[in-house]
Amino acid sequence: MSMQRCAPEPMRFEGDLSAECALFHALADPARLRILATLARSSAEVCVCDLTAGFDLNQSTISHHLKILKDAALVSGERRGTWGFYRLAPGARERIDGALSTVLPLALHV
Amino acid sequence: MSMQRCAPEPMRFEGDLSAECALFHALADPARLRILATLARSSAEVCVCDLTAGFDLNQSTISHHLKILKDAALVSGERRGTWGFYRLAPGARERIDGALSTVLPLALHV
DNA sequence: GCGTAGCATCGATCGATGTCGATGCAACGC
DNA sequence: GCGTTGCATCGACATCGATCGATGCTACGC
Repeated sequence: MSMQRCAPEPMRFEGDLSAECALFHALADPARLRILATLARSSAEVCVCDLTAGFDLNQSTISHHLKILKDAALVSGERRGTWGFYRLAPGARERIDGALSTVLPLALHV
Repeated sequence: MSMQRCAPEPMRFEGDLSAECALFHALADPARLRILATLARSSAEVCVCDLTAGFDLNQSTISHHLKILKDAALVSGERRGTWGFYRLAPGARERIDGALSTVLPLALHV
């Protein structure tokens, strides 16, 4: 007889989750979450100078976080003249929902 | 006349997002995402020995990540005899969805 | 053209954390 | 009781990343 196991054979997940990990990583910072929450609640685009003034962080730090959010395609930025404007990227919420569904499918073991 | 502004006054988000940040932080690691994806696709609890065997990571590293996931209340663990068993925590998906809705409300600027 | 303002980028620092080996601890079998 | 097995914990190390000051760059006003 075969050796007794501790549990039924598990099914390993073999897929690639690097894209989902990158998304969650962009969300795993308090400053970036506050920026996102601010952008999501603004009816229009937000100027970088207002973000810099509203957060207790250096201007370069805000710019750094904005770049990370932009690279993650969670926000979109535009330069007009001297000022920079950012807004929530269209479909940002849907992309995160999709990543979450990849990791934790809603259709559970039926 | 008042000094011209770059944009309409933004509304800063003043809420506390530390809980949401902690959740996303627990998700921002490839090993933890794979563990979660494996648990989510298993019809029953999964033994730690199977996780250790299935991932190219040291046993202590797997145990470390399981503790982080457990502290984040994303998984629940139980020790029975020599073996340890983990499963996806009930309501894990709903908690993440709730955190996401806190940051990015579905009811956008109407 | 020149100075200034607003934002991005660079370099450096330092705390956070993923990883591993070693050790500790509890349960099981002999 | 003793050795073994499975998992957690500890200590150490290396890397990553958040933060800041300094600098660069572009646009604007004079």
